[in-house]
Amino acid sequence: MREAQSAAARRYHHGDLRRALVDAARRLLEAEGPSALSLRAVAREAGVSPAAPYHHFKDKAELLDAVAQEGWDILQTQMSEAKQKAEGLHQLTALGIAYVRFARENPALYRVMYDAARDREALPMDVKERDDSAYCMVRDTMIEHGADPGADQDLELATISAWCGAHGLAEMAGFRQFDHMKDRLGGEDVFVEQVLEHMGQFPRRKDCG
Amino acid sequence: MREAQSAAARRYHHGDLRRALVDAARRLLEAEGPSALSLRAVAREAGVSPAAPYHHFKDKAELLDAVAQEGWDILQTQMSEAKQKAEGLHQLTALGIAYVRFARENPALYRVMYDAARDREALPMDVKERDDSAYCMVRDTMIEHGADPGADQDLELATISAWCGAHGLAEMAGFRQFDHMKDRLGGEDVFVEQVLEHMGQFPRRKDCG
DNA sequence: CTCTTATCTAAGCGGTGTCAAGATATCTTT
DNA sequence: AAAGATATCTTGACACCGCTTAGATAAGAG
Repeated sequence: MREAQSAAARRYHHGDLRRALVDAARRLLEAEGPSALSLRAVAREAGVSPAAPYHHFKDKAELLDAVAQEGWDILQTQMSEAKQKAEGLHQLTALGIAYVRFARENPALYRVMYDAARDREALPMDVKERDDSAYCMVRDTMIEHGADPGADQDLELATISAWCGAHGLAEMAGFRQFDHMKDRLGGEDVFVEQVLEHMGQFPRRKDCG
Repeated sequence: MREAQSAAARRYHHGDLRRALVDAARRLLEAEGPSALSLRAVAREAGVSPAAPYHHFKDKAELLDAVAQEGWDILQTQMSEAKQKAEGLHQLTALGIAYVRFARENPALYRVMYDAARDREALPMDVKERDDSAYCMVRDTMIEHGADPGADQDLELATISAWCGAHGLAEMAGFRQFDHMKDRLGGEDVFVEQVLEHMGQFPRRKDCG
């Protein structure tokens, strides 16, 4: 047995089992979905006994936290890249598109990320507090494109509402009820873009175009 | 044993075990949270054997679906009431406030509702398709207050973006990162209201008030 | 080379979702 | 009312789960 493992993985002392466990978890998550992500399955995938993970994580939640953290890191990277590629006013929308795209391309991972957040009733500090965090990136982009940095309260509220909109859309975008709309617009990507662009301007009135 | 049960519940043939199971599930959900909501615990709470539920529900997911459905019904009722109590332009915000309030007052139930939705990648038909559904209520309210009912596509996109914003806020509003903002504004209720009102108008620019 | 510590395994606890078989109550038909 | 059919519930079991304890083994320190 254990043919599939590297020499390092085969040893009694693994080398970096923590790393291997997180990788195994992400592999399982992608292949089988969140419901298949049991501690025992992860240990199996990594080729160790069911109790081994407890030497590296306090409990299952802590393993999932580590997986979630990697998800947030990737998301922040992709948002940053998207902003750099975009120009002018479109940068804000580009951030939203990158956010939703990540969620749609990694639905299981995104679910783990927010399951953890809901449990601890908070986003990871990396995401909300750090200067180069995704949240701050959204806020700063708003400032760069005309939001008043002096209007502290308004700015924060606007940032929150943007984040909420993106998260809501990330979860809704996969729902089948919107298939008709996606088809009409030419795919889910366009759908997402259109909803994001409508977010700053509903309800659109007859008298304002 | 079984002292706590009614005469109807005590009988071998229960009378309406299906009803009793859903009630038991909601009781457990409120008291212990979503993680305590096992089929066996529900059966225990209802005073029947662990296998009894299988005569009324195909599996655990189907029980949770029934619980979720009751949640959606309550939510729709509360949104409808909120709209009737409000006046003019404020009706749309009132719908959002009612939505988020429901989610914040029934966090476990709200979670069950969206867990089910995520699993089947769709909102219940009751919520999205029926003429008196919550979704249609939002759309109709937009029309009543000036949205162009002819602009089919815009109207649908605006409705979706509103729904996404409300859902996103419902999930974020409990996060501790926003405590500071809630305090500054005078409580979570005001916070929610303010974020909702910002949703139609970000990014707020220096040059437009 | 020994001792200590970190890491892993083995075995087991109580819990879970689910199913098959059997018991019991209600309904239907006569 | 009796008999058979059907719906409902229980018992017992299986495989899996998270987690703990105790013991085996490897790596590093002295």
